Amino acid sequence: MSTSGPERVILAVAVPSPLKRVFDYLPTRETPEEGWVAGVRVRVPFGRRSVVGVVVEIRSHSDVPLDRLRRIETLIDRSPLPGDWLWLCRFAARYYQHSLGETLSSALPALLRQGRPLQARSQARWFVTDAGRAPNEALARAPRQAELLAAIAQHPRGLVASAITALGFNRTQLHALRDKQLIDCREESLAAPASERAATTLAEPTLPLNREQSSVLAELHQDMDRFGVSLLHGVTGSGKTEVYLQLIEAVIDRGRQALVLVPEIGLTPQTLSRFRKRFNAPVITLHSGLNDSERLDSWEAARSGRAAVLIGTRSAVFTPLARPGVIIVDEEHDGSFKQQDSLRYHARDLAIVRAQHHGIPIVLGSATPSLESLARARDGHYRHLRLTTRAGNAAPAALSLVDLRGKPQRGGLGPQALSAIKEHLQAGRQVLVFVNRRGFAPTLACHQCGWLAECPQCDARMTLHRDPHRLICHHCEQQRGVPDACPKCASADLRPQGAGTERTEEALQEAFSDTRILRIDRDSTRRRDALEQTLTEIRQGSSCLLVGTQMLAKGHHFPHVTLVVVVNADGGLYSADFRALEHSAQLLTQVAGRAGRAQHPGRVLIQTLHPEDPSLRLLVEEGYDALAESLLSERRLAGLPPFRFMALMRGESARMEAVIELFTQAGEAMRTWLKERGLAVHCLGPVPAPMERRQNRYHAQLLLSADRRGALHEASAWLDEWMSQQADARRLRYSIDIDPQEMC
DNA sequence: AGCACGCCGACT
DNA sequence: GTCGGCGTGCTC
Repeated sequence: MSTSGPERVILAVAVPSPLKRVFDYLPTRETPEEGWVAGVRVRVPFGRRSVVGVVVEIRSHSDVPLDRLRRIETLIDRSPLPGDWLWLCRFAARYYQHSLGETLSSALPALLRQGRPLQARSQARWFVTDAGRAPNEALARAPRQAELLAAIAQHPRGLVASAITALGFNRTQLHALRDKQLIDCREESLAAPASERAATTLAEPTLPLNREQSSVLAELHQDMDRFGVSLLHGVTGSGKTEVYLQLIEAVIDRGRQALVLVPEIGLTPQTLSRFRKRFNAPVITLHSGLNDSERLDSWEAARSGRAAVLIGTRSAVFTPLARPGVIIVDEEHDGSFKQQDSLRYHARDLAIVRAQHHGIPIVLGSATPSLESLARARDGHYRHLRLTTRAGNAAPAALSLVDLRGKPQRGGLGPQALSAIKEHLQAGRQVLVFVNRRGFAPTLACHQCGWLAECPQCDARMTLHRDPHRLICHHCEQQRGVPDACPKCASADLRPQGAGTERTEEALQEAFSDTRILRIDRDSTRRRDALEQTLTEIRQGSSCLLVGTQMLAKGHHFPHVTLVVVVNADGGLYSADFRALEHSAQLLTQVAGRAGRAQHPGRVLIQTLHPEDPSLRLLVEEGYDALAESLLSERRLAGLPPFRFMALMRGESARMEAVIELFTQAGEAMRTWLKERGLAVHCLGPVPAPMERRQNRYHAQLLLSADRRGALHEASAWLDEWMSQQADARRLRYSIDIDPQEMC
């Protein structure tokens, strides 16, 4: 088959394209045919454009005829991109059935993706020349230049540009002196000189640990040099962060780096400053607020080893590390670790394979671990470490269910909740009211004919908002004005149905007119720093009412809150998604954890229309761990994750029949193949998605499940390949999600 | 995905 | 007469 000569150098290049294969190229004219290594970036012609790809293999022949091969345009890197990074991208592309080229490209900082050369960052250091040291009159009419020259002369090692600007001089003066040859500059690499390493790791003393924390830390210290997963299962307020900090201290002392992954909402200035204050070593963050060059800096700091600690959200799992020592995934159950589009990876799961690759420990921390992690801890794959005591021996908050059936409501709050709020406010405390939806009311209804405000593009109700006064669909962002009369029967009796944060806020303001009420949701915190300002006000501790969505529940500490009211706990009870109850229990537990962290014991009131629901009762009476046990048994019986593995193919099109037809064929082909192959994989569907129509597009899905990962992968890879060969598949959007988190 | 080619409808 | 709709094919 091969038409190319045996001695020729062929470079297999992964290009940023959804095509799941690599493309062969010839070397550039300038580069010798020897000395190519995998992992270097190249610019190559691809179709009618030029793209940046990565050489992934050096071959001596190609299956493509030699005369059809094109030449690499330019070799960008002298040395290959980091090996650990390359390894992880290859693993992720294979595991999540994604194009390698796209995976590599998306895991690279934007500037590198665009082909910017990677060089060790350097800065110019200015020093005085011999001519500059000699007395001269050239500067008699340039006093500022003379001053600058004198300033530089005072520093025998020279001055860096930033220091010169800080002294109040500018570039023009600097360049004028250089043109007169009185000063000159040297480029100095910014890679941390060893001498700069601090004598002690700690900038701030460690906090004393309680007995549990000490024994957990001691266990973690035992296995610092080999791979192992520890589930740090600690109730809210039990001091997980202090354990992380002291573990990281040990890692830094050994000259290694720590990678800390946190949920999207958890990367707060407080978390960060707690890490920064503790260590005398560079702590670097990777978050959405960074611009492209800051991102490149962080990446380079991690790669070179200049950074000791890296804290970041999901995508930080792809940061290369020069000397990895430990990986920590905080709030490991959090949904934001799973990417929901393109490369649908789970950062926690990738972090685990990465730790295994490096042979280093990984710690998964949570007060409410995912059922996946709990199952692995129970079967002995993970070490299960528990922290059961709250700091300062604070009593755990007392949870109780409040039956809302037949009770009058104001803004979603029943009489019992209102009187409890009053009581706590009168005692000068803070109260947190948790509402699971933003906006004024989940919908608008006609009390004459039963009409509901529905989104014209989705199978969903439109949410009524007060400011601006509009109906907004939370699934497609579509907006419309609020009608004065029912569009169906012209009745003027239109009433908001149910309560969102805005309505609860309004009702509470009426009921407690003298009380300061702070609302925290996506709408109220849209302005930059708005959230920080509000949180600062809350921390001052004066009596107030906080109304908010899950934004309030995650990661923030409110020591002065003594009462938490959950307006409606029923969201997760009867959902189509088998994980809804798990997520809802995690959220309720997190919300409850906000109460009573200081000296005052907390109370949590959970309003419900299903006070007899066994799951809800188990959660309230025995806590998250007991409910998790029960959910695990159910999952085992039902053959659901974590006892079986899933892959979900989602499809969408402007016409429902288009998706269903193609997916029906796919399902049939899949089942036939599975039978022939003798693979123990179930193929279910196609079925319309729980919300069929979104933005006027129809969604359906095909589900694969297996008790072995290998079988699931073989099947989903085959399905993906089959789909790519269907001409009809081009007319709809589809994707395969390995280990899907949301079933919609 | 992106990009071009190619073939049929409504406009300056 | 052309601008542009999206079906189809290709990317070493």
